[in-house]
Amino acid sequence: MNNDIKKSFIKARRKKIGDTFPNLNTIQKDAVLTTSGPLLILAGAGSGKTTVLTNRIANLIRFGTASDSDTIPEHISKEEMLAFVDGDAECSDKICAVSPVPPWRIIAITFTNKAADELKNRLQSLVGEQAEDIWARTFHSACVRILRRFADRLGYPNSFTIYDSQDRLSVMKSIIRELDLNDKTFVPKVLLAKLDAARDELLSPQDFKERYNSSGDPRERKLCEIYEIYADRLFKAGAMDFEDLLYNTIRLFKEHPDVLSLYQKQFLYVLIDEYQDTNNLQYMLASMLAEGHGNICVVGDDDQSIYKFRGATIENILNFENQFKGCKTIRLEQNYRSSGHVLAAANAVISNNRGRKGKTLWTTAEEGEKLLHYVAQNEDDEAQFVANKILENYEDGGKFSDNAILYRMNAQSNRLEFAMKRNGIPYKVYGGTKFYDRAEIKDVLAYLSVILSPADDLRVLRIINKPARGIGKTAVERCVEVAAAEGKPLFEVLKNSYTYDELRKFSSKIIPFTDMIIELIELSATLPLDRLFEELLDKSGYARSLLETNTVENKSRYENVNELLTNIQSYMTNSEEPSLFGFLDEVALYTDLDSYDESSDCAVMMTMHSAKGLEYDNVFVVGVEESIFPGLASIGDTAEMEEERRLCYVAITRAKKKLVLTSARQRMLFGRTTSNMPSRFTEEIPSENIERGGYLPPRQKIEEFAAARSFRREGYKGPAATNLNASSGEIAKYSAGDKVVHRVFGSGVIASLKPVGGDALLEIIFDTAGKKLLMLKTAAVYMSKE
DNA sequence: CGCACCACAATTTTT
DNA sequence: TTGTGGTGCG
Repeated sequence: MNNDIKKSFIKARRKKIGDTFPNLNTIQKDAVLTTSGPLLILAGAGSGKTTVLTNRIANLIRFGTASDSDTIPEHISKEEMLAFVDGDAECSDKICAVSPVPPWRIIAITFTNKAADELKNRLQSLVGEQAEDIWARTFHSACVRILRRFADRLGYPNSFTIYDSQDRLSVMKSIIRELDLNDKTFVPKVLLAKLDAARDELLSPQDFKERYNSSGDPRERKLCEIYEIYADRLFKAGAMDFEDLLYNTIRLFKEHPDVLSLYQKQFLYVLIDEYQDTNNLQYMLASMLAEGHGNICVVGDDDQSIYKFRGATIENILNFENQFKGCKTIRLEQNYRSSGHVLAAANAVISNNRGRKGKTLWTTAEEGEKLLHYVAQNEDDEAQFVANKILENYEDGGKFSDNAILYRMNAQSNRLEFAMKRNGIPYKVYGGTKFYDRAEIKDVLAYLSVILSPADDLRVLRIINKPARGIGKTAVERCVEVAAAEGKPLFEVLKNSYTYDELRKFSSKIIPFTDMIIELIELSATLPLDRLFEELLDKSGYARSLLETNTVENKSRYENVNELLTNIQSYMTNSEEPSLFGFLDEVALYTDLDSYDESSDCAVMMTMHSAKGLEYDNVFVVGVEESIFPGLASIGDTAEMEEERRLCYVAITRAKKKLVLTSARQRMLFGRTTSNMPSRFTEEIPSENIERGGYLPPRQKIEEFAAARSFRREGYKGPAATNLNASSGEIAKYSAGDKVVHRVFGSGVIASLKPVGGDALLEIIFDTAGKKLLMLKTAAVYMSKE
């Protein structure tokens, strides 16, 4: 009897807690009320994933595990239970809460600052000021926060600086120069990507050496050396690049279990957004943190994985269920964003991909307008067409800011900009030169970095003669040589330059510089940040140098520097404990999209990649042509093509009401006139959902083209065309012990094969990539038998 | 030391 | 076509 009361109490409790989230649908509610253990939320585009994430956190904070636990707090009497079950009282914290979770024990990780801010804002409105204590951060800023506390355990100063992609590029270039290597064979960017890949596999320079130093390829052996020097240089400079932030956090956790256990104990709940875009390190970070209490919730959409080229492994989301045992999976498939036609088009396009979890979005929204595919004569016609449509939308009472133009590459934005200008349409381009990438901003920020960390040679070199103070190239070279010979930071040598015979003659120029820096360092201890910055501009002579020569460029540079001052001041008012490195952290982890301003009424232009997570009433996707979108490099490569298609899916699902795709019969690209067929993606949209107009190539030509394409595919490719629906046959094809070649991981041997509900889990030992767990249906697309 | 000129390359880029 | 980066000269 007693048990019956308890049971009905527990049931009523879940129901009533659910009722406190009246705006959620049943499935969303299920996700919100699931509090314990691993949870995978497959959230289609526009399905309200941020709502689910934030409400789930709100539920944890208010009711703890009550919604799906059997626990009944002892202080609740039988009478209270009965009254609760029968009555229509709302659930009070006293009756319904079971160990509510303190906000600081929840970590919610996103990829962009923008997403983190949105999360914070929405949490703020749900749970009030408690939201402040939730760790709602990006991967990188979470790592920074941890490392600011414990970097010394790895031998770094806790005041380490962060190198951005430009910084690391110049480090790499100087290494290549010093090793006397050819930058055609050793392309700096490629090398950096390789170092990222190495660290993604958690390989230290030593590990890397062990693996590749015996390699027959001399370039690989050289790479070992380069990695070692690169790592050493950053370490000595007390600097970390973006990848280091993740890599070192993992290392910290591995080498110092006490630190790991501190955070494991702290974080009762770990939530990860955009899980499909995580790389191996991010996966490790998430799972290490979650190991403490086993409560990990990831949200993602395998169909929106578009960052493979940056190291994201779609396998993370595809394998989540295998990696976290007892995982519950919830699919959010109801779309609240787009009209029926838009959604149908998105579904149709993405269904051409093989390696997916499989999801079909649906909506109760109206059909809306059919999509439009317009084939322009050339890129100017295309741009003008878009401009006209935007004006039409505006005249219909919309705002300019309801319109977004998306393209595959930034180079495409130019003609569109002209068209906007010509037609008097206010617009903004995202992803151009970022504020913090401007030279003058980097200069003054370098001063701030040096104040904080004078051992940062790279930054010292940047400012040593900016503005010109007579320290010439030879002087700098000599000093660098001495510093290298002495094994000391450059700044140390500069400071004592008069003690070195070979440097004495430069000393008269150098000492005023070092004195100035030392003075600024002293000032930094007492002055507030904005005052320090003003002193810096003055004492360094930087401001003066900009004002001296009165050119348009210098004027805008001066304005930019002043804007930075404004940024510093707003940082100071927004931060609880403003500090120099707090500000520099924020700047280092800042991206262009963060300055995204919705308030001004401008049409926006950006790449499809940058558009992820955003939505607009009217979306224009331009340059929808073979060899632009899909790009040339992806044609003939199934995996790449699927990524392009996912990008297309992302682009389509940005639209709430109207979607226009455009292609041009002829276009000037890179100074050459080319003519491309309309993209295959336009053909993948059913005719009932799309209107086709403009200078379409004759139907016959399109068919011929498609036929030629598929012929080529049949001709070139073996296993990629396998039909995955014939899964049993697919499974039969492989067995343990088979040698396979994987497009991404290279060759390997199947160690085991376990059938799992119509699919199979493969364990493959790859020669270079090590052991991987892969789902057969997915892997088969990328893999063939040797 | 700074500027001008030429060669070169050009997916996408959450931090 | 456009932007960038390296080189060489004034």
